[in-house]
Amino acid sequence: MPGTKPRTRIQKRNSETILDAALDVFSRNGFRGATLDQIAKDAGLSKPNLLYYFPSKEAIHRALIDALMANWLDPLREMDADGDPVEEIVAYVLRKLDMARAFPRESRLFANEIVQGAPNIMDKIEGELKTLVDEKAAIIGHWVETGHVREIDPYHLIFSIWATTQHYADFDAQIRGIITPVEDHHFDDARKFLDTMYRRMLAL
Amino acid sequence: MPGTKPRTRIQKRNSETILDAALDVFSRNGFRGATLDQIAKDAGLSKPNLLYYFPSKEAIHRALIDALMANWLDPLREMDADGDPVEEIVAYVLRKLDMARAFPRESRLFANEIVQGAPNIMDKIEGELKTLVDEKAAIIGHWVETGHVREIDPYHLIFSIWATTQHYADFDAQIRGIITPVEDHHFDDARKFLDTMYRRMLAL
DNA sequence: GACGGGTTTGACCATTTGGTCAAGAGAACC
DNA sequence: GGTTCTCTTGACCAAATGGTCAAACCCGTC
Repeated sequence: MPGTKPRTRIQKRNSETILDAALDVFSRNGFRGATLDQIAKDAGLSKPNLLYYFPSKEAIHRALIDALMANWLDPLREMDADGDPVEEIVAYVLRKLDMARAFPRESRLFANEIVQGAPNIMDKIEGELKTLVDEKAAIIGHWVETGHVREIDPYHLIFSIWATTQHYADFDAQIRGIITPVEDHHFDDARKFLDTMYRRMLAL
Repeated sequence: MPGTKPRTRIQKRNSETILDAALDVFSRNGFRGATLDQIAKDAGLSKPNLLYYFPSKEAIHRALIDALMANWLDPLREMDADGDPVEEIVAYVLRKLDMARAFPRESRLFANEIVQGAPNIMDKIEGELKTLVDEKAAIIGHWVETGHVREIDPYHLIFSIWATTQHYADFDAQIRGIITPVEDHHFDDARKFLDTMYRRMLAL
């Protein structure tokens, strides 16, 4: 078994192939619904070969979750207390939407994890995530108090941003069943819609 | 095997017990992640007994999905073209939120189904649901044209309503990790938040 | 209390699944 | 060319899983 960090080229290539295939399978079927056989098939490797690179199914899942959590909160982190309040919040919304567009599988992986009660990341939610949200909610609260944005509950504002942006990745199948978009172009309409929506909600 | 409609009291009681347990298991684990053993255990019945009432795992799932779809669109159907535009839309939002609060498991069952590409309900999405949404989007579009609500994309407005309301059921675990609410009281805050948000977005 | 239906279950089965292992195939350095 | 370490896989295993079946158990009716 190779260590946690890929050392050779082959290890690097195969680890990436496996994680990419696993992301497909886990994000579509959830942890319990995913099978090593399916991941191996998608990756073009034999099942024992998978287990040469990762010690178990859970290890693959954990690797994906860890990689996801490393970047998932970046858009919110970038929100700057010293910037223009409405512009900062709207920019955050659009960054989050861009992420849903660029990484829909990651969004669905996260959604699956939360829907199932967040068994593997509750510690991160109650730790890192809560800390960050508390901090940013305080900033928004301050913007409200100083009259830079209209009166609003900062926590539910953040929840609404998560909901409306991730929805385009997580509920993609439903959206495509209703508006039958050409490729990703509906994301541009979503962008315009969310921009308008949050400006109206927040601007004085 | 009893027919599709329960005939005796025992059939009625046990069918309901099974479906209730199955809703728990399917909504938490998705179709592939759910097991008959788990459903049987939760229902307090033996596995062969489950299969006396339903011919297969898939049949149980289908029964749940069918029951869900029968009521899922009711809140939107009630939106009245002849009512006050802003009030109609806001009332729809609140009905949808109440549904998420009252039926979180159903919401998660639906979410699981969509995240997995809607394999069993794509026909209903492209049929019944699309028809209804097209109809209601036309009404909202008309309200926009006649100046009763501010300029907005009706389809994305509806998507945002689904996203923000179902989020409180589907991402419950995350929300509780961040705001640690007492019971369901955060739904009251959500109600106030969404009421404000949609009024600001739509009212002239 | 015997009858006949609906109801329940222990034992069983084939398949799938996560995971192991030993042996073989490659690559790389000497 | 040989040696050593990395990589790959066919064969295998135990447990879990969806599903079957015959026998037994209720339970109301005659």
